[in-house]
Amino acid sequence: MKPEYPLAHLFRALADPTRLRLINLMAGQEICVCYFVEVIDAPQPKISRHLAYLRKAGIVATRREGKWMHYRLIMPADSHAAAIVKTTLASLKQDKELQRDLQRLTRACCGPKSLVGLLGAPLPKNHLPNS
Amino acid sequence: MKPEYPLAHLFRALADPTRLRLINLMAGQEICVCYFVEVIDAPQPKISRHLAYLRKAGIVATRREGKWMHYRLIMPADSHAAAIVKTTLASLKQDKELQRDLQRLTRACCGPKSLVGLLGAPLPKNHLPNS
DNA sequence: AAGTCACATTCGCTAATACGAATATGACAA
DNA sequence: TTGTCATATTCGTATTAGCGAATGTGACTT
Repeated sequence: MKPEYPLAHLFRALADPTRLRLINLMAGQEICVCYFVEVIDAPQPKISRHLAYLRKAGIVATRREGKWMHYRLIMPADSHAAAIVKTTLASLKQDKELQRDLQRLTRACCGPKSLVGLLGAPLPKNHLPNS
Repeated sequence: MKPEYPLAHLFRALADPTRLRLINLMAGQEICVCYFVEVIDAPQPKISRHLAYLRKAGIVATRREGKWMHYRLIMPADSHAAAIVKTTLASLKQDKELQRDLQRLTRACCGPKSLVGLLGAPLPKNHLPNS
């Protein structure tokens, strides 16, 4: 991870499809790790590593609630970086596949019958990524 | 190079410090390769490879003029991608180090006495990256 | 305490990336 | 044609990123 220009770090964080899916799921909502695993349908360590990457890049924050960890987007302090994140979210929202991710998220946490193994898991809470 | 989401390609292209320097130098001007080599002060194959990367990523175009190759930025057709490139340019413009690059570019091509070895090289031409 | 659940980290391994050095290409000059 | 200049590509290698599998950790339950 070269430290040269701050934007380069952000771009590296955004340059992976799994991380883009995670970011898309966090748009507007604080999400529990278990839902990421359910929706993305990938091994839990893979999800956890990508979330750690995003955390080190400074674009997500965490909140612990007992056994559960919630992740949420945070806007970078730098205005240009923040603008890039916002534009990225807007672009992801238009992607068909990523829209399906959001549908699966709705089904997993708020649908008529939640998926097995997730009963009792904390629901996502709406939040506004600062500004 | 994973083909998943179009934005991921763009982010990979923008995730390298040398490529950010090249992009910064091309902001508003069509530039000859020899000036890149002079200003960045890196081996010519390195410059050439990064320019090829940007070309494959679809954010620069080339124009041949005899022995010289000119590179210029082109805005991606996708509006979100274009917005990201523009924000990136605005951010790079504020970086001290990258401002020095632009100063060296001015000295190399338009200063009182151009650097040795570049006499006769074609001057950059102003152009507007579409829209 | 021991067990379990949710999540994080470590350990090889493979694949992609970036690099310097050398070489190739394409355009012009003599 | 031969040579030279500007640029591109290839080659071998070092570094890095992403992955599955296994293991570690911290919080709650019993």
